[in-house]
Amino acid sequence: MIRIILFEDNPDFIDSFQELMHETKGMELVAVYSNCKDIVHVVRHHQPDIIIMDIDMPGKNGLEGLRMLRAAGFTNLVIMLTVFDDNDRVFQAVCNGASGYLLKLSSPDKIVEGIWDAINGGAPMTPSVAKQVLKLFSAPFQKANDFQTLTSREHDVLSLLVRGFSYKMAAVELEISIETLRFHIKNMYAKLHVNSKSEAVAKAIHNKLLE
Amino acid sequence: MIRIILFEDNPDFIDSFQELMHETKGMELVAVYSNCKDIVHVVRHHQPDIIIMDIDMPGKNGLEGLRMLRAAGFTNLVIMLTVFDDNDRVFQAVCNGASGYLLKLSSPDKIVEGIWDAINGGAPMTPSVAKQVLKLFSAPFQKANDFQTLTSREHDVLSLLVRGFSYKMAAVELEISIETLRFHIKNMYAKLHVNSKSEAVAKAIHNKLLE
DNA sequence: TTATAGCCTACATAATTGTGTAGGTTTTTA
DNA sequence: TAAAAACCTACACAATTATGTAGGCTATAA
Repeated sequence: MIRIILFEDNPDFIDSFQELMHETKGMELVAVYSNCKDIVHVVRHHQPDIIIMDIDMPGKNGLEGLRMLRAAGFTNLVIMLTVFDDNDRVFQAVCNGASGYLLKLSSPDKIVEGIWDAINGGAPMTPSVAKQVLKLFSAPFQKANDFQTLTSREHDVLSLLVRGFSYKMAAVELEISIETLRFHIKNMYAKLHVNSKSEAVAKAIHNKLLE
Repeated sequence: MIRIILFEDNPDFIDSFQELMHETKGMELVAVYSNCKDIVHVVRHHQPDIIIMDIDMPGKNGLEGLRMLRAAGFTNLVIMLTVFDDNDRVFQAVCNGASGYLLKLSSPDKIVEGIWDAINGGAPMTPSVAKQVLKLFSAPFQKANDFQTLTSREHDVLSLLVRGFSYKMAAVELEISIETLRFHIKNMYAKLHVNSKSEAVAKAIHNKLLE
């Protein structure tokens, strides 16, 4: 039995969602709140399996509620609801730890399907949001031309700088002299068109993300 | 008419995919290649709307082909195919600019649906990959506690450092003395638990992503 | 009123980074 | 064989960053 909390201020949607939950086997709507100002206490109390959260609510909007919940360390599944396929807002929700999102105007089937999707380890999204997430996610890798010109050693050096190594530490790590390290660094900066370690590090991270 | 190129070495899949394309209105399979070593020339020649690419192929695997294509500046839609729901591999494909991916064992309906999905601006993925993408994507935002302790001014300073400003430049920009700037920097480094500009910059980028 | 927090500024000095110059070795390619 | 690429090392010195210490002002909360 999937325990669900709904945060939503629109009475029509609340009604229809309650009906839907009545008709859906395996799901139980344990509580409905019209705002999320006490979300942390609510979730601690009800221990839901999944939270359905309207993005637009008076007072604290769904995004803020989501942030509060995550900041408090709760990892419950949270599906965001919105009327519009507003990529920016939804995207921000995703960035703040949403488990997925659904359009309010989706058919009841789609809504139930989205919930099961999330429960089963998925991340329900509309195609356009999925694409935006992927596009942003992969974009840094597509500016990697400067990095492709780095020699193996230059790449080694940069990797250590990104990890916070000082020159001295990096030279010890690579078993080369600090003079050699500076030699590589100078060449690398020229290739990357930067003038300082922090610029090189910034550029590297933007382009590698997972370093 | 959607023009499709297939890169795939498995004869069975090629056959079934060709049949599927025969039966599907609006889609035309213009070419099939069993490896992607000449992908750049192939795509330049055929100008496909979408490429279906097997991840595992002898010689250059699909990932490498995808990288070559993106490195050459082509932005065609690319859906990756795999037998297994191998998150790491698919995830890497997504990071390198794939438009989505499909399981080879998907039903013909799902495959066609995935292609339409991508053509219509979506990013077909299985639920588990979607969740991994979202999880990794949102993770940095969940380690933002150190940044929440920064004062407004410290935040200003950090933003400029991230953008490559030197101390002198940042002081001019904020209209403060370099002494003041160093004061803020010292406090900020203590809060962020870093010891150098590049470490602060690295930490900031990992935690803000979109700066 | 006092304490706290945040911002501003300066000085002194040490440490680190950045740049130019020079020389050498090994491997690969034309 | 000569040239190019990559890696190694050193010196000299300039520029920037990092750290400790000190003093002051304003706004806010207790």
